[in-house]
Amino acid sequence: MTENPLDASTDLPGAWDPAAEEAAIYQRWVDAGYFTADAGSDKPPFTIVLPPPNVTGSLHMGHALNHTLMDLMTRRRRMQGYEVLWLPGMDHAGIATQNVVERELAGEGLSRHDLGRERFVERVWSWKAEYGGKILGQMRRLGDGVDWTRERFTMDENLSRAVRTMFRRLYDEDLIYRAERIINWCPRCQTALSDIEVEHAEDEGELVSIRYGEGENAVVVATTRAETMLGDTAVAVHPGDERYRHLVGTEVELPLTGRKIPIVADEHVDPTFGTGAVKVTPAHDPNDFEIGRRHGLPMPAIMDERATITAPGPFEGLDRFEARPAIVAALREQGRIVAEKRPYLHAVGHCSRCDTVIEPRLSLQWWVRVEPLARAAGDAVRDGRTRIHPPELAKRYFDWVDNLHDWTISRQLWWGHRIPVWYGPDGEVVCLGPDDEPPSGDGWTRDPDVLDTWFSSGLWPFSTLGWPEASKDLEKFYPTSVLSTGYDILFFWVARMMMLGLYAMDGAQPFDHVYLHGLIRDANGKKMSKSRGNVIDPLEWMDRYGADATRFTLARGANPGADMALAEEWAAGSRNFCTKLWNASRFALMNGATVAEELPPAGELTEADRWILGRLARVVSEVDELLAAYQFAKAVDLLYHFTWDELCDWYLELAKVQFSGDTARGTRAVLGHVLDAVLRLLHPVIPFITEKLWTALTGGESIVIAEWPSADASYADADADARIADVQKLITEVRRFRSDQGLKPGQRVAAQVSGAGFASIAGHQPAFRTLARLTDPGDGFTASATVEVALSGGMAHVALDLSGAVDVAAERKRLRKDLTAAQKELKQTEAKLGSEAFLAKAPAEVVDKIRARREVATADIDRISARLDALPVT
RNA sequence: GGGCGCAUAGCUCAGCGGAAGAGCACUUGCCUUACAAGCAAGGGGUCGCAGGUUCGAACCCUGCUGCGCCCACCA
Repeated sequence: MTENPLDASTDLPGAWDPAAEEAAIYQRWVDAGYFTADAGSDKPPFTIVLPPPNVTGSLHMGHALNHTLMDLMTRRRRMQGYEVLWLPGMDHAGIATQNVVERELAGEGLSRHDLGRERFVERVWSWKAEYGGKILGQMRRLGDGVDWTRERFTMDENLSRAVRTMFRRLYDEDLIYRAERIINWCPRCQTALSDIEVEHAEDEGELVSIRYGEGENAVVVATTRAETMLGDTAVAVHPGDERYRHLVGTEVELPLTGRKIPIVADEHVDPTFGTGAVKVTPAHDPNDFEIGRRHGLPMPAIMDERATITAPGPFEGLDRFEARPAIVAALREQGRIVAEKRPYLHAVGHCSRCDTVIEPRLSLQWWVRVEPLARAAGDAVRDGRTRIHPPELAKRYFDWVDNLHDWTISRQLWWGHRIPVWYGPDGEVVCLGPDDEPPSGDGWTRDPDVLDTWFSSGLWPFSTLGWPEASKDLEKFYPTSVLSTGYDILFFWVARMMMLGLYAMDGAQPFDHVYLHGLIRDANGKKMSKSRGNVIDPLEWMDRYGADATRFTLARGANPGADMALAEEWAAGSRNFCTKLWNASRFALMNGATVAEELPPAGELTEADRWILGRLARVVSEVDELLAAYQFAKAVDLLYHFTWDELCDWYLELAKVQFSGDTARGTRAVLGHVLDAVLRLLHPVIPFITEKLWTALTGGESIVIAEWPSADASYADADADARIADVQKLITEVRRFRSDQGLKPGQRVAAQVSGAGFASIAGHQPAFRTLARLTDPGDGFTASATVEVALSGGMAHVALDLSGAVDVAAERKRLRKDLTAAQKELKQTEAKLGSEAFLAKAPAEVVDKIRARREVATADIDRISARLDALPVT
């Protein structure tokens, strides 16, 4: 590559260097206040609250995708004249953060109990100050146009007030209650978990069938959790089950314990499964708990919070997984094991944080009565106040929201919002609002538990805007416009925000639209995971290809609700696109492209000018339509092809010709105009490079505050479009011929053009000759080969002087290929037109189209055959 | 166990009733004065299988096969 002397005429260096420029550009935007929203503005609002990443989190590809899309939406709306608020922040992430800090303490040989509650919480805060929120810095790297003046944290004073206010309101309306029930207990985290914090996995276990009782009264029950038999207080059978009818009401002896337990009849039991008899452990199984409740059974707990057996006897003190084989062995010794199935695959719940097997456990916890809230959340989507994109996923939302169990919200942790309830010495229970004084006097204690992290995240769309105060932000920016997130968390987070938002805001939905993107996968479509070792770090891509290329790749793959596969080549391709845009801009600037208020009148422009302006107008309106439908991938792809294929490959090449002569002025104006629009259209996706190029091209302050292009169809000209299409076709056909003939690009060939089809585009002769690398026929011109091309106005004949050096074999090959294609076409069209049914039932325009195709094919066959016949034999 | 989705060029995916598309990869020729991170030309697909509806099906319906995801208190 040699230095181009023209470079001196532009301020742009020879190549775009993202590493050197991005950070400074971003800082300039922030300093200028472009991302700071004004609640007092008259502009219509456009609001997105960032799904708050965990304090412990760092940017992965899923974030990078979601952030790119949110940034795309907000940047575009800002350019369209909206008052945009994109609010950033973080989630305190109860269990996750507590685990991180506890692990750190463990490294010092300490547990949280060594510090005590207060000092431990202080320790978490200082951890947060030092290591938390790494992801916020990474967001700058990506270019996120968020309003840093409104950054929030779920444990901020204001947000904590919101939590306490909400708790109190729900409590007062009996939507929060305290009850002893079976909960999901993580013996490692030592806390209750909600259903969504439990992940089911197929585990290998052992199904053992145990005989309870003796002789005629014996029943056989099956279990995968033999250790729980120590807590059995009944055996249940289906009331209609003839096999056991005589036993209902009697008692059997529970092995190893000597206890007698009743046989009860309960509808829940499936008589077709196993032996049709079920052991009932009310304190350690949710179903058994319900059976126990219905039959008034005792509910002894036989394990403590570490899942250690507490039932007195030989197994006391054993861990549940030690007790299980020990108990099976003891039963076997007594001859009570009548069958064993191993391995036995069954679904087992695991803690989503630490993967420990969940132990269902009877426990006193706080709950949210979900039913009325969930109904409202479902209705908001059903009646269209909130729309889900893509709509297919709405069904999943309903499935979830319509089948919710009550929500366990208390957690036996220290890091989080403490439950605002005090218990008095005489059993009083007092729930305090944020401004209430704790009760005085002896014997009062505060509930030690904290709230589920998702309780505060559920308030995010309005707590961040100042709720419960009637703030200006809340008035201006609520309901938010779009919530963007992966479909994997549609249920637990979106549904919770819907429930709590509708409740707190008197029925106003927290967002008008929910956009759900897919998951990022590797190049082979596999889920990215650390264990597979196929994780791609967006920061590495940004280092290597720049933030713009990373964003472009992600946006280009973002089809609604569909997963996307990523490989490094994709990022390289996006980087190449940025380079292309860079060079096209340099070219424009070198040639004096200008951006003026007004373009010259159509009469002063060439057909190529009017063609590209018409194309631009259509692209603008198509991009608008696609983005309105959340079709990010298609919008970006359209811009990619318009920029590369049409603007660079065709218009720029045509412009080179137009720069000489009296068309130069118009060309400079049109090139500047189109490039300006393209940069603005691309800015939401690739903000950095477009900022650099646009300011260089226009001298404007910043593209961030430039206007979004509008579709100006006034230059659209169907005749110009048709003629440019003819020119393109003619050039391509000649190039094809040249390539077949093995002509080097540098080898110019004398040519003479004729034919009715050519007449209408004769004005494009200079462009045609330059792009097809042809010269004028000089003295002594001898046609030795002819290219024939069907154009809209008829045939064009290009006679070429190859000085007799025609490769006849190549020519024959090419003609034969064309002939085969034409023959196939003729066969297809004739088959259709020969069908009475087709002629009778197909719409007239379809029939006409097929007829036209048949005529073209017929003419092609005649023409190509004649040419083949005329070819000299070799 | 229930529900949903996907099977189209070597790979990743668009297209979803009227002539098979893109990116990457591949072949050939080019440093043609914006760009070799490029230009030009080209090869490559009985649209998973079997039926059905239709004048016409990659596209609609049914079944099958193979993947994937979500939900789940059958021991």
